Order: sequence, then C-alpha cells, then structure tokens
Amino acid sequence: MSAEPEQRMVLAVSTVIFSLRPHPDTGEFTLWMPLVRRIREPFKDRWALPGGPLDNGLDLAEAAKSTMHRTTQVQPRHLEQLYAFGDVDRSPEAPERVVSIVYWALVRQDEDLQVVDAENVEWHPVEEIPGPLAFDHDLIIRYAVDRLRAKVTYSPIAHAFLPDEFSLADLRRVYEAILDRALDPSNFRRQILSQGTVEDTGRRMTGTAHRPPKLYRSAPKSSRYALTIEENP
Amino acid sequence: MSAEPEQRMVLAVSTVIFSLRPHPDTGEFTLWMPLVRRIREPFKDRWALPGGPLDNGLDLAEAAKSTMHRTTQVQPRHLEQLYAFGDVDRSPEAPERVVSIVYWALVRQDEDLQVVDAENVEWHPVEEIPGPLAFDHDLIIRYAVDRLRAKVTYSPIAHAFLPDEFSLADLRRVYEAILDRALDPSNFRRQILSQGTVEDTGRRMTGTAHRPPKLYRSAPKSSRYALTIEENP
DNA sequence: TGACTTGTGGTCAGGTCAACCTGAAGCTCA
DNA sequence: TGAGCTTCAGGTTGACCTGACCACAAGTCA
Repeated sequence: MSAEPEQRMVLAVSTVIFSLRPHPDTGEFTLWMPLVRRIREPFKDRWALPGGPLDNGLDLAEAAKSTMHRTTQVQPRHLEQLYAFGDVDRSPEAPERVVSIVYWALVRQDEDLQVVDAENVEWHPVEEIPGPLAFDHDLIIRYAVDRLRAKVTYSPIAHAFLPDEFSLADLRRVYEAILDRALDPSNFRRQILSQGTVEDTGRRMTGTAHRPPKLYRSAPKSSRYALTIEENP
Repeated sequence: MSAEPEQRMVLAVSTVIFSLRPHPDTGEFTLWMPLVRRIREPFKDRWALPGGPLDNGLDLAEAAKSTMHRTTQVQPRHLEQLYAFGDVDRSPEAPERVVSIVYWALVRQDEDLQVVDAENVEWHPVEEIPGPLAFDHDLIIRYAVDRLRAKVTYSPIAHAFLPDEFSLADLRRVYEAILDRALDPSNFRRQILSQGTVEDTGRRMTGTAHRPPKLYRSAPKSSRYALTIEENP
C-alpha cells in the first residue's frame, strides 16, 4: 500500500492488575496495583504496567498471564481483555511502533497478600499512582478502573477478589472499595441474594467479635463466550 | 524467551459492519452486513469480514476504516473496537499466526442504501450468514451482534443508523431491528425523551399518510474517553 | 364525510431501590 | 452475670421506573 520504508513494529501484551489491600493511612480497603520500573529506554526509570513482547507460541491471554507472573509473582483469578492500543502517535518518544494488547486482572486477596514484592516492582493505591507513567499507561489505567467500576455493577466479578468462602459483609467491603462509597448493608444483602450469584454454605464464620455471619460461596457461572478467563488454577 | 524458530506473524485489522435494510421477504428492517469473498488461500472462496494487514502508517481505527472503505465503499458513522483475536490455534489452516484487531461499525441508512455492491462483496442479513466463514469470523460476528444488542440498551448508539433528522418512530424501528422484538411506541417515547439524547427540531415530517411526526436530532454527546469514533466526516 | 393509520400523551398496577427501623447473636468489660 | 457494644439479618415505607393499556390528535384515502 504505502511505499514508505518498513517501520519496525512490536506486538506487546500487558496487564492492569487489581488487588485489594488496606490503605496504610485509613485502614480502609482500596484498590492497589503493581507497577514495574523500566530499566531501559524508552522511558527508562519510569513506572510502567507489567508486560512484554508477545511470545509467539502462546495465546494472548496466556502471554499476558506469563509476563504478569514473571514480573509480579501474582496469579490472577479473573483475566479479561481491556483494549488494544496501537495508534501511531501513541508514544512519540519510542523509536518503533508498539501495538499493545492490554488485559486487566483481579487477584485474590488471600493469595495476593502473602506475595513479597519482586525487584523493580512496587504496589500503589490506584488513587496515588506515581505518574507520569511510561508510554500512555496513565490513560490505560484510568480506563481500566472505569471499566472495573462499571462492570462490577452488572456482573459478579467482585467474587474474584475473595477466597472460596466469604461473608456478605466481605463481599460488600469489596464493592465499597471498588466503587469508593459506602453501601447499605441490608440493601446490598437483598440485591446480592436476589441475583443468585452466591449460595449459602450452611456454615458460619467463627471467632468474630460479634454475631457470626453466614458463609457463602460463588455460584457456578454461565458465560456465553470464552473471551474471559476465570478461576484459573 | 523461547528458542523456537521465529514464526511469521501478521497483524490485521478487520471490521464487522452493521447496516439496516428491509428484509426482502417480510419488508421489516433487519441488520445486514457485508462479507468479502476471499480470492486466495487460506480459506479461498469462503466469505470473510472485510479487513487486511495493518498499514504501518495509520492508527488502528483509521486502518480499519481504510480497508473497510476500500472493499465495501461504506463510510461508518460509528466505529468502535470490538476485540483483539490472536490465539495460536485460531485458524489451524493458516500457515502463519494472525492477530486481528476487530472493530465494529454502524453505517447510516441513507448513505448506505445508495451504495452499489462492490466486486466480491455481498450483503447478508445477520441471521442468514452463509457459513462457515473464513478463520473464526462466525464467532466474531456472533460476539459483535451480542455486543451491539447489549450496548443499544444503555447507550444512544442507535442514532448512528439514522440521518440527521428523524422521527421517534424511525428510532424505534432501529431499536426493534437490533433487538428483534416489538417495542411499545409510547413507552419507547417516554424512555428516549427522559434520557435527553435527542432534541426537538421544532419541525415535522411532511408527506406522510397519517399524522405527521415531530422531527428530532441527536443531542450532543459527552464521552469520557476517545476510544470510540463517532460522527466522522 | 367517515374509515384508517400512526403519532402523542396519559393512566394504572406491579416491581425495584434507597433510606430507615427492629431484633438477633455473638463478644467484652465492669 | 448482666449491661453495653457491634455487626448480622430481615422487614417496612415511599419514591421512582416500567410495561400494559387506553384515548385522543392529525393527517391520508376511498
């Protein structure tokens, strides 16, 4: 088509990883995410999303999981494609054109919290990202947060943050952290139970300093398309 | 990472194009889309989505519009990224790995209907696609139709099918075609007017065989992200 | 003129949702 | 031991939304 000299192009895969942790100041749960410090140009020493060039032998989602695990040690419970970024003026400082297929992932609270930070990786609350990031990663993160907030209101993905069994108050605190506002406990309870995405285990939590809550588990999902990965081992 | 011989990889851009036309049998409006007959291997002589290799000098959306216009002559009014398909087992018959960034587009009724079918292009109602298509394009189309149906219920994209001025009955027929069910005219009217996405022009349609309806136009939109292209020239 | 068609506007019953209230069931501490 | 505290569990109420239905408006057509 065009007679210009062939410009080098890189196809990369990266991931916005969401985790739930208490904020050091307030103690309230908030969204955190890991960032990786770049060790080479372009954008040397700037923070960036975990990612890397597409391994030609792997599926896109597998490649995302692979680079994610290698750099941050986390194993996501929910992985979903966010968007493909690849405009020509995307990062004018980079010498080659980069098309990035970006995923977002949710990590289980219990698995996540025991992970030690790897080298050149730092976790930050999403409201306190040390910008500006490399490439257009600030934009990508804002988009991912918005997508997560929208999706949590119509899809039972919040469960992905929790262990196998949880109380409705646990689930409510997840929603509150994502949406960044308080929810009425009894209205929340009615909504969740009416949508049939959790089922009663018959057991109750023990050792609480108050009335012990019932324990629930996620109900089996019925997804029409295999474009989302959940509950991977 | 892997020491295997470098496998050739192609980055392609293709588009699911939706248009509204009366069905030849019933006369009711339904969704149609153009398919292109492949003239080379793999999948020679099979129908496929319009698309082609990514032009390295163009933005992703521009590349999609470019190949779309070149093959089918249409100019979309609404263009939106659907998904990036690129699993390694995506089309076992193809010799090289193809990563496709797929867009979906809505074409205005009036512009669209005057277009003559280009060579090797045929329009089909979405319910009567002559499958199986090339690659995994059947899956892609099903996914795109579902996304369109979902999105039309919470976003004012149906306007993209209509000319600048339209009656609420026109708009209702668009919704009915997309959702494939009848809608109550007066309830539809109440909903649309309450959401503020249309504004009264003060004029009425003339030459109708009944009470002349008011004409409306789309109200200016407020989009938070520039990831969707609308109203392109 | 009267039948017909489609647009426009309203009513009404049922469901949903947020705000609020009350009791249940554990713990802690005097 | 029992009062007080905290959180869970479940109910009530009123505002709002939605779908089904009704009635009239304003044109054309025979």
